[in-house]
Amino acid sequence: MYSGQGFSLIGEKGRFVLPPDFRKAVRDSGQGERVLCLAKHPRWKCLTGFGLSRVEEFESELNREEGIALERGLDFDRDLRAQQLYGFARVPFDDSGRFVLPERFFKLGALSDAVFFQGGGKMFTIWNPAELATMGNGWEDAQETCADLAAQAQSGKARK
Amino acid sequence: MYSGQGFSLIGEKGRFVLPPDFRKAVRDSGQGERVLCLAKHPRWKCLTGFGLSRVEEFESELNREEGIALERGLDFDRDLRAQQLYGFARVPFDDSGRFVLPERFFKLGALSDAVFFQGGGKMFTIWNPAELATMGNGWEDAQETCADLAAQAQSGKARK
DNA sequence: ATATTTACCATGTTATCCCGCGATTTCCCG
DNA sequence: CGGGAAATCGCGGGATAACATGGTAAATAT
Repeated sequence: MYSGQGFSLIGEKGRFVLPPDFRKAVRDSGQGERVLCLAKHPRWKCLTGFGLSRVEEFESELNREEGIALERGLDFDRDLRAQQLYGFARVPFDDSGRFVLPERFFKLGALSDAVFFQGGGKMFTIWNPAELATMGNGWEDAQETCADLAAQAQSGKARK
Repeated sequence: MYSGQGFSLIGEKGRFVLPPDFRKAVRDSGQGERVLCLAKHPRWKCLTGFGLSRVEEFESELNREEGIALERGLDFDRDLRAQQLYGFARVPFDDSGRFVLPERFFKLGALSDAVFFQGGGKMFTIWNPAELATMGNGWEDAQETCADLAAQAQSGKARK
């Protein structure tokens, strides 16, 4: 389960830091392997992150959706849905949680040099703070927390 | 499992390169043998790729498709479908993932000089970017990613 | 025999992984 | 509630392995 929030500025080598809480959860999800799975969120302008164990649910998820479509007499393109699910990238991270975001994900998630992590249960979301700020009702606390963490990170940087 | 995306321009000797992630997965699937299995996708204008171990799942795949067709009251020619499945070609690739695409697959997949790889779980698909761009709903992410990777590959070529 | 293709090898380059130190936080005990 | 010790975390650098590319030799076909 992914809960809580986190924040990271891009480092000198173009790396972000996966916050400790998420780091542990993702690690456990992959039997100790430090691999972060990344995909574009289906509806929002952000990315989703999860550990490898989530992938094991995909086949049963496909079967479930196929069964529902069958009952309702709806079309279901299993191959298409599979490509959406399995479109995620495997990104390794080190003990400190640092990972390099593949270039294409900057566009897909509208990200630049600072990212906000928001826990969401089976997965978490990764935001550009500016993009998060444009979201409407129901996003107030996430926006507030993001601004807070951003200020913290900036002042930490300035102190040196 | 095949996940993520990849891109390749045709090289000086008419070869494409199988991206590292797919390369590893295909290799593992074939007990270390560097053999890529290729076939035409039954419904889309593209190719499908997979490793040798996928073949062991074909019988249960036939059963599954037959069951679905039955529930929907659709025709299902099992022999025809079996020939499609087992009609795949074995294409060897070298340590760097380079392989020559047999002539007929250029027609079957509408391919020319650049290909896009899209992970789909048990297999992956191989596209002509132009053909992928004509696909409708549900293909937006793949299309965007393809355009992005294409731009990257072009700029990488130009830099030399 | 020669031309063409295919597989393998060898090199330079880049990116990835890992180790160590310093700073910070957390937790426990006084 | 305050102080101290220990673990955790962040950050930079450096060694290592992976990758891409070009070339060479062998095999096949013409």
